[in-house]
Amino acid sequence: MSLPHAILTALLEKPSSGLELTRRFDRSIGYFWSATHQQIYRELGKLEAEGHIRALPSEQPARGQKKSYEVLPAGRAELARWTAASQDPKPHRDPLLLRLRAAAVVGTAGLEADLNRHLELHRRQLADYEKIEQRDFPPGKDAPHDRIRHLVLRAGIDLETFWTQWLTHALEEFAELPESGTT
Amino acid sequence: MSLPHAILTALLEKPSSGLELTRRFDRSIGYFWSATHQQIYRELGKLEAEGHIRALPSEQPARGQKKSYEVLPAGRAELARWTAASQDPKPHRDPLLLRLRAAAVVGTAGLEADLNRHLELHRRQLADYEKIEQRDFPPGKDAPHDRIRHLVLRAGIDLETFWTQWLTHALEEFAELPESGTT
DNA sequence: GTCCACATGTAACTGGTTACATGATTGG
DNA sequence: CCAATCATGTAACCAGTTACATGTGGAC
Repeated sequence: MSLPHAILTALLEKPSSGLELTRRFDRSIGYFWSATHQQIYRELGKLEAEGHIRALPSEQPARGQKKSYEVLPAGRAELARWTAASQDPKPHRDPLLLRLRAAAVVGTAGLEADLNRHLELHRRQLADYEKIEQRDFPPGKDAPHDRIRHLVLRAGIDLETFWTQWLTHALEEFAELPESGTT
Repeated sequence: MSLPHAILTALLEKPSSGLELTRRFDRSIGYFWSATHQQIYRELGKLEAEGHIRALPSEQPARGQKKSYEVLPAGRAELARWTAASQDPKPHRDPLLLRLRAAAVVGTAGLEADLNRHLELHRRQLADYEKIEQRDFPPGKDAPHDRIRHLVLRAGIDLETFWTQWLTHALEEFAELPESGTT
């Protein structure tokens, strides 16, 4: 049940329409909670029905017409409740590690190319994050809420750093491996 | 489409019944691809219907009766195909980072306790992994397929190490923060 | 006036979760 | 025989994905 709360957070940062939210999910928030526009519209409808957000009255609602939303006090309260509530960490799912484990059984043929591709993608993501860090968090002076945001960004940077290192190491190991199990 | 392939991998490592698989998912494979027994039974049915696995003939099929499966050549081929196929990394979803971002807006009240709890859980998981490493990968002599398994385990260890460090750092930051936004 | 980008939405499907049902086997 | 445990399964639900539908407004 995280998507509605991701949307509430985004709307508190800045009231937006569905499409604006979609774009913001593609950038900042989507780095750790992605969503498509279909999901977002569906969820906006639910949140409005529950009285957590409302459409800004200025805009008239029609199909091709922009509709912006803002968070109501009930929505903010719900977000605060959810943030403070204890949640168990969900079990992890990583297809790449699963594939590696499968490769240990059926052979590593063909995997190396995709490992290289993933390495490149993680390097690019890392470079993006580091650019954001330089732009938004110049050393020295963070306001309290900026320090929290910086902390979140650091998690992203460190995770991408981990993956680039791990993939590099994995590829080195692959290079040493005998050409096992071509099928 | 990863669960069937996780099951094929597990069955290739050792033919098993549904419940045995469930237990193995709770231990090793489930560390990066968890599944409940309901999912596993459903998927075993599909895999059998597709001709990827078959029930070992020795056991008679009945409701309270154990039924073991083994992988057929078609199943092994499918697993090899999937392992070698290029797959895009799925966008990441992390509720904890999302909550932190929400806390930057609605206040950090109540979050610290749960961060501590998560830290403890990650420490425990890390300790488990390290015990497995000592047991299964004593330094010096890995067979080729064991080196791949070791690589996967290293990913788990390094990820848990990252989380314990990051959470420790986050808690230090929280300690310095003014008691912002109690609601 | 036609095409394209913007913007909001519907519908069908897939995979994962939760709750419950059913039968077999074993220990007391 | 009764309870507990092993073992297999059904059903309902929910969240995320994919494909498609519909309307508006501006560029040419």
